[in-house]
Amino acid sequence: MVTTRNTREDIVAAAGRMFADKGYHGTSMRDLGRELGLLGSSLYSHIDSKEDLLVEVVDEGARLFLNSSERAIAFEGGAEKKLRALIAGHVDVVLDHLDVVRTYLNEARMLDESHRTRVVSARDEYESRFREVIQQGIDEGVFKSDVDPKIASIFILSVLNAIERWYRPSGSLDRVQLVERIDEIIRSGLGD
Amino acid sequence: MVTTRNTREDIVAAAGRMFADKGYHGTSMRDLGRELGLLGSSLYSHIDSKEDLLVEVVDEGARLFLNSSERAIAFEGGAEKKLRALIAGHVDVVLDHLDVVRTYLNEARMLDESHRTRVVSARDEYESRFREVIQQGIDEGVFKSDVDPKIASIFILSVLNAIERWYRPSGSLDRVQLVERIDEIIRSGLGD
DNA sequence: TCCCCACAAACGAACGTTCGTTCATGGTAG
DNA sequence: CTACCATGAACGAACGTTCGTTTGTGGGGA
Repeated sequence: MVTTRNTREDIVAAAGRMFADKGYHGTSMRDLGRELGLLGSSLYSHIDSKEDLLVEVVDEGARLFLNSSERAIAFEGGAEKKLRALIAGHVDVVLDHLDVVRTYLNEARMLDESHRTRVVSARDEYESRFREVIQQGIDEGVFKSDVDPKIASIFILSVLNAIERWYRPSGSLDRVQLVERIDEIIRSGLGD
Repeated sequence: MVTTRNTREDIVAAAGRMFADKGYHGTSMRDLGRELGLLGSSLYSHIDSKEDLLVEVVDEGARLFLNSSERAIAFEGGAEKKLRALIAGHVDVVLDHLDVVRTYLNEARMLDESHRTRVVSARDEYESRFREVIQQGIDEGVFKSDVDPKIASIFILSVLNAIERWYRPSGSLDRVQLVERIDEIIRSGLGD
């Protein structure tokens, strides 16, 4: 018995994969069915609509990042350690859930307004965790006092979110080295 | 006489706008026609296919960045000045051609393989301009010798390409300040 | 100056296909 | 036996595109 039935989670996972690759509007329900060895119509035994799938994948992305940031902030130590934990956590989320993250970053804007608004809020909250830790570092005197936490967090997240676009696990950088490189340039940018 | 007829360029420009907003697959020819006060079918008096529009917009994006980088490299002065010119040029392209750039960055992957390959080559060439200037800076002794030009250029372009995602001209940063902030953090990251 | 023609641009119907989704039906695992 | 799940036909809408036709405009000959 090699074949197992498909669960709802299988479908959400496959949707994440295909939305990441072809985009939400570039993926049809028949495409998605084929990926799972089903007809497109069969998916409706498990879900109510295509958009529900996007909502689910994008929400998972938001949740992963927020959870990661909570663990990082609870970290013992000063702002420098916390920021490093935020960065390492972000990299882990990106590399461990690449499809979800790509869909979260690139396809969330295809959601209707109410869902999109919720996602934007989650993203703002996540970014504010970076801002707060940077501000904390300034207050502690470990980061330069003329750093703008808002701009700095935007730049840091720019680098972190772009990983999805270029990083290949088969390349010459493993994930520890990747975090190291990012932490390096960020500390030299913030450091006093 | 308030109404003018639409030219092919009007259509390409509107396509850039709509592809940037809704994505290539999220934009129908009827949507695009409506934007111009036309029926979808009327567009075919000017163009041969929807994909041609995407090719045209994306190619324009590639060309804008390559041209900008050529002007920057021809700049008098050392690597530090050239890198600054590359950065300022990139920011100018992003802010002056936001729709084209967003389509170039986010929708190029929807092209068929042959067109996509060409775009990837152009992107690689553009990135190599950054790599070379950074290497030059290392050779000149103005950048730290342990900097990896490949990684550094990826990080720099991550920040530059993300501008499209957050920058609003109505915000508190004007473009000169934006370039200044980016140049600042990058020099502190590369500087000896 | 006027007319008329040529031409590009836009129309609107229609084509074949694909879209997301529904539904009655059949099979299979527990 | 009974849920559950997958099927495959079918739906109406929307897709990209084609086609024959109409519209408006600018230029050249009478």
